[in-house]
Amino acid sequence: MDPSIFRVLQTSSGTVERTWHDLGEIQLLAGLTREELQRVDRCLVAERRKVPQAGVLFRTGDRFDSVYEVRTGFFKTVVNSSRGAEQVTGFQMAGELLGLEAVGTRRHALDAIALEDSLVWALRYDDLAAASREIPALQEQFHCRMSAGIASAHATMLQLGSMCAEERLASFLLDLMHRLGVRGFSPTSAQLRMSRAEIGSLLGLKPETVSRTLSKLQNAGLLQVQQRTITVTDSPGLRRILRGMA
Amino acid sequence: MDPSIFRVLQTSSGTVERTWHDLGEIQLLAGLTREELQRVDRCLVAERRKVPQAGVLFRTGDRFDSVYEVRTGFFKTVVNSSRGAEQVTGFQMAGELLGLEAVGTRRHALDAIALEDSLVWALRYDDLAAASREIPALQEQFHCRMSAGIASAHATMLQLGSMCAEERLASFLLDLMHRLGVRGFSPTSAQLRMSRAEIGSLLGLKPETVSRTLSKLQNAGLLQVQQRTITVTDSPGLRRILRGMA
DNA sequence: CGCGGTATTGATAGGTTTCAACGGTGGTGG
DNA sequence: CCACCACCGTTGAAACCTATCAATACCGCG
Repeated sequence: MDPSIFRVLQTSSGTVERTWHDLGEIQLLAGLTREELQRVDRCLVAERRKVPQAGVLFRTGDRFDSVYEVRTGFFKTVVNSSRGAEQVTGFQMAGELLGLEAVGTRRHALDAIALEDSLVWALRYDDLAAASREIPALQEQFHCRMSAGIASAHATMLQLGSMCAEERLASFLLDLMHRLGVRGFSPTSAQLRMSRAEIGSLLGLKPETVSRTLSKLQNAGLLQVQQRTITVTDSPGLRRILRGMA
Repeated sequence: MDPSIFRVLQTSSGTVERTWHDLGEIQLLAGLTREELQRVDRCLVAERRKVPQAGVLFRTGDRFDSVYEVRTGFFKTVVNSSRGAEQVTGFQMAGELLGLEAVGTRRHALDAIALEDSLVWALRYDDLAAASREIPALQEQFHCRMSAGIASAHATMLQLGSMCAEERLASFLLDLMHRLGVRGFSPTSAQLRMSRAEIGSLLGLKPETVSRTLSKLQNAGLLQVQQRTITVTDSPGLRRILRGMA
């Protein structure tokens, strides 16, 4: 291996040595060949960053220069209304990107806050854009991610606009469990990282309603709730709620 | 001018002659130099398409191959829930893009329906991707549009999740009037292309509630309603509602 | 001119929020 | 190590906003 492709990086927590090999960890670069990864490494500044629980990755109005891929941990994104109100617009876990909403304006349009101690990759957008001009597979990946961000936002709109509390919770839990399952965690049982208030905010409900609705679903035998531990015991039943066949 | 760059195109309504000059009409190509436009014309299939009122541009599940830029007219996008319910997720007018939600999956995830006789540019995605690898300005434009799509979806979530009916209408009208104003139409008076039901669907309200709320805003002296003609008479007043200082 | 879809308005019902009290949990400091 | 405190979650009762149901009015169109 050519030693010239080793890099010493200045990060917020000191200097780290890195090679193109490490970039293979980045989901956004999945599908790239070894050669492409090496090429990317030459032009893309990808910095590891640590965000403690309740820490801010970026805040509304911050200058945008990087997109972030979650390595480990859990984030929420929050939009702030002109009055004080906050609205959670999503939860992000390993492999998911943060900051895509800001590419157009070069200013972040929401807050990204860690719900547990987390690690992210910070990828300089300008480098990313340049690299994706060179490497079609990267361009495709990047476009897919933005596209997926749009599609999932529209799905959330559907939740918010035309579902009752029970349906919103069912749909939220199915989505969450699915995403956990894909990442190798149990698709039926999870330790929630967010409060009832945060779930409620995403779903357009008050914390009390979330609590009540979870109790109702529990009494219906669809899941078990113990504080922040949720176990889905009848996911077909949850799906049935979504199809209106409760 | 080099005559070789003239093109004869097969469109749904016959053959049309087109030159790189026509491409200058496309907002997505704004900011490109003459030379870049000529280059784009050589590799990008951009087809004009007509969509009559109530016509379908694409439907959920359709194969994705092009993104569409509205030339004239007015569209709505609709997501369908697993039960029959429909949710309008946005209205699109001249210069805005449709189909971006499908880049990732190559399948459309929503319906795009014309609310009046409309014209669109159909831009082959593969060509667009190739061209944006060649032309950084195009890449930037395209990324901006996707990014804006994400940001605006999050803004709609805020409406749906944490605003009352009056605030949702105020915010909707301000946004609509602003977008019309940018396009050279009156920013205070508009002929709505969509029904109360469609507005309601976007805002998570029933048509009756939309109607009632419009009447309330009218009685408050903020606007005037005559069927689908709406005139905003006090837009600071509307803004005040958004800031909770009604 | 009359029809059909759309908009308005009223009365009532229903789901969610609000207000409030209580219980549980985790963290901190004595 | 335990006690205390603050925060989060649960549950209840009443209020509120929006949905629903229904009747009427309005416009566009054939």
